[in-house]
Amino acid sequence: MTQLVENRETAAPATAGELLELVRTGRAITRSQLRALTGLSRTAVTARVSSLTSAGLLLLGEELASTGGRPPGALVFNKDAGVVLAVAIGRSRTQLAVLDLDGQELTADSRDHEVGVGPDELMAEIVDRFRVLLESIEPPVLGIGLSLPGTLDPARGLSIGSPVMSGWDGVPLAPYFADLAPAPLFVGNDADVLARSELLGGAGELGDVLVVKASTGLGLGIIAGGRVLSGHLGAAGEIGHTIVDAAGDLPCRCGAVGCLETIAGGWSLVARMAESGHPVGHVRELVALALQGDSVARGLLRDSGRELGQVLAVAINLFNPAAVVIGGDMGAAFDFYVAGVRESVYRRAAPLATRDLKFLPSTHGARAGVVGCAALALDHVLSPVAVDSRLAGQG
Amino acid sequence: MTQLVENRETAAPATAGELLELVRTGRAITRSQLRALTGLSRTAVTARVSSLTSAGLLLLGEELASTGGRPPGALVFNKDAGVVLAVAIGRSRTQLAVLDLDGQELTADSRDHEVGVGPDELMAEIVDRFRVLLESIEPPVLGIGLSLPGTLDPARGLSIGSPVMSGWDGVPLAPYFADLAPAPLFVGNDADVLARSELLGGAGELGDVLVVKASTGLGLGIIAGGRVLSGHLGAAGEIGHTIVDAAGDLPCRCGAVGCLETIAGGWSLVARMAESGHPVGHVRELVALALQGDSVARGLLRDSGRELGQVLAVAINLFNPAAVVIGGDMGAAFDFYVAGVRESVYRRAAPLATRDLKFLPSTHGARAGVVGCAALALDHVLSPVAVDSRLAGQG
DNA sequence: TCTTCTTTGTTCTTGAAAAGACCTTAGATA
DNA sequence: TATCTAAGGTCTTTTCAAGAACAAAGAAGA
Repeated sequence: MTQLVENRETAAPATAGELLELVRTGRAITRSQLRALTGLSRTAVTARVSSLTSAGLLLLGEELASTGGRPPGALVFNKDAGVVLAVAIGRSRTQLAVLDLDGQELTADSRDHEVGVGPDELMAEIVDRFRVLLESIEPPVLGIGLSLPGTLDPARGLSIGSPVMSGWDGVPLAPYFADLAPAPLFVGNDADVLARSELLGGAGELGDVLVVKASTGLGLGIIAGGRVLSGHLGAAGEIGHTIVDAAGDLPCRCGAVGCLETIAGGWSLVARMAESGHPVGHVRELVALALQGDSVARGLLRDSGRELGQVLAVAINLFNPAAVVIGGDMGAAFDFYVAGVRESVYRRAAPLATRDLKFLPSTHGARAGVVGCAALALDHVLSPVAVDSRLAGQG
Repeated sequence: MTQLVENRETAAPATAGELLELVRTGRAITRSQLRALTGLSRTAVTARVSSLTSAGLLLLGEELASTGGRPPGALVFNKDAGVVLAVAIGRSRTQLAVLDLDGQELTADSRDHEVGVGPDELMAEIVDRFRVLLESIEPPVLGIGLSLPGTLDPARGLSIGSPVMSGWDGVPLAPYFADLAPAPLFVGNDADVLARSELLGGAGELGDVLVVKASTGLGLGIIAGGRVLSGHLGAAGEIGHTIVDAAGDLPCRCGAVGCLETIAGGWSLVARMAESGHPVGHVRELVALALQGDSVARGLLRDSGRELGQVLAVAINLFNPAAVVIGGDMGAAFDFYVAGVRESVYRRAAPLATRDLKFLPSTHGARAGVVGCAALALDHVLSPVAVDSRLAGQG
């Protein structure tokens, strides 16, 4: 007879961690708003807020404008109550950063390395660099976020299938950080982490979004209902190794033939650029040439976008996302790339699925990797359950 | 340093509704097991269980075998504490059923109708038939589940885009049931509902599954992390209207050209069957012929599976599901159909995505539609929050 | 066979925590 | 200036769950 609508904020009495989340995501800035959102009594809100302020997670800010009576005091999230470390490991480059609890970079570093470098060597250097970065940082390290290309096991904190990073599969990564900081490590796939960078701060408001990572390889991060999908074996989003007719028998770096990457991946564009007499060392150089006006580079990017769009159209029909975010190195040439993507998507996807569909550039551009790693760590470290257990632990 | 693993059953103290769910899904049958699973004290468990028993939702069953001391009394979910009504509306046929809280059919009915019948006429008849079915039923109606082909708005309880059911878009359906029973109505897409029928009882244990509805049209229900995905506009899973090269310029019933349905949908197989001199009235007849050994019908089903598999392969790469369930009318000829699907999928999907991948027939076969509608209603009606609020309301 | 142990389930006491009443603060409005 | 309204703090009451004590009922061992 009536529709059952599940619109209450929380089923159980809201905990301190949940109140922090409401403040952190901007849904509440006064105690009264917390009261209205949670249904808690004033005394309960007061008690939780004071436990959060005494733990340093909340600060009492300015007095706000009165709404007819005593003006409320603003509650502000203390973004400097801690930091997170972020490491985005790529095939040939690794980005590092220390970020505050809002996901703002405090210090950063990066390192180019040999393709095929092993975990012992690279991780040791990463830890050394973090030691330097942390010298001028006071707040405690609350978490570490790390991304790798390939399939990962987040529960065990290791790679379980990466054709790009040979020698990393099965190696637990947490021990490398043991002496650096007593903080938990969270690992994620590079495309998933890119997707998380788009979610940062929005707290899942985006809903359903596909995030393309178009770099040397092609990956897809899937956000459904505000959550990142990982699939049965953690291999969701493996868009680059879909077999497409246009790729014919071209051999892929994964060992198969006819993968989308062989005609649309960054590595194949670099190879084709060389064939046409314009050798470049990395996709990033190709993108730079395109931005400078090089017509060959622009054509290749557009072609790649077109091929990607063919597969993306199926993904759009499946997920009915609100937006498609284009990130990765090729995302830097957004206009050229998205033109090709759009062309295919609108031709092949269902009208209802493309109605209202937005194509957006990556919010954090070249920094999206580390920002996403930070978001991965922050999602866990600032989650209500984690906050509550930390409050309980500290008394 | 250490991995954060979120393995506790519930963040907040477990409510009566959560205890009921543990019993209902078979994870606990004694009070002690509830204690172990929730961390609640014996007194708290006792209090909640007695409120559930006095509400009639739990029954005290047999004494179980002793484990060294006093033998525990079994807790059994009272599947007869209420019933749900299920209506699966199809293009030309509607199935109705009354089911207990375990999803077992008590009584059922079905009705063939004209393609294009309007909501006023059909819903009136449905309600009339339910009135008859309910005559011999004592337990109260707790919820009503209804499915329609096309895109629905679950919050408002109406269709928002169905090319198959013309005249239904924008018509609120709850009012039709107002006089029948004071129970909430829940509406869902036919493919999503099919997916829910697979989840029934398992409580999301399946994890990540794709459920194909291969009937007159082609639909896909997506289960990710035990939850049904619906997408931004509720249009997720629109697999049938993906443009595929093999379809060329064939016109689709949706108005576009080149949709997958034009070569693999049930309606196109029926048309092709007629072209080859074997006219049939419905896909179900074609499937029946295939099961009787008709080679033309078998060939058409296999071709359809093959074409579907091409698109499904992309979906499998994207989702990395643990299993693909094949339901709908064509799913009744599982062996012939899945042979074609398998062929394409293993050729086009990535090895990691197809490793461990299972193809399963629909658990509930021809009854899956109504069972899924019941599952939709039961998911809401038996959810912890709904149970708790009902307990609170009744005192 | 009888005692003791173990596990289950209930009742009573105790303690923690949240709700609500009451009070103070402080700007808006007449 | 007086009064109203809203925000925030303090005290009391109520609720609810944990823990202790106790009863029940079978298992294990003397």
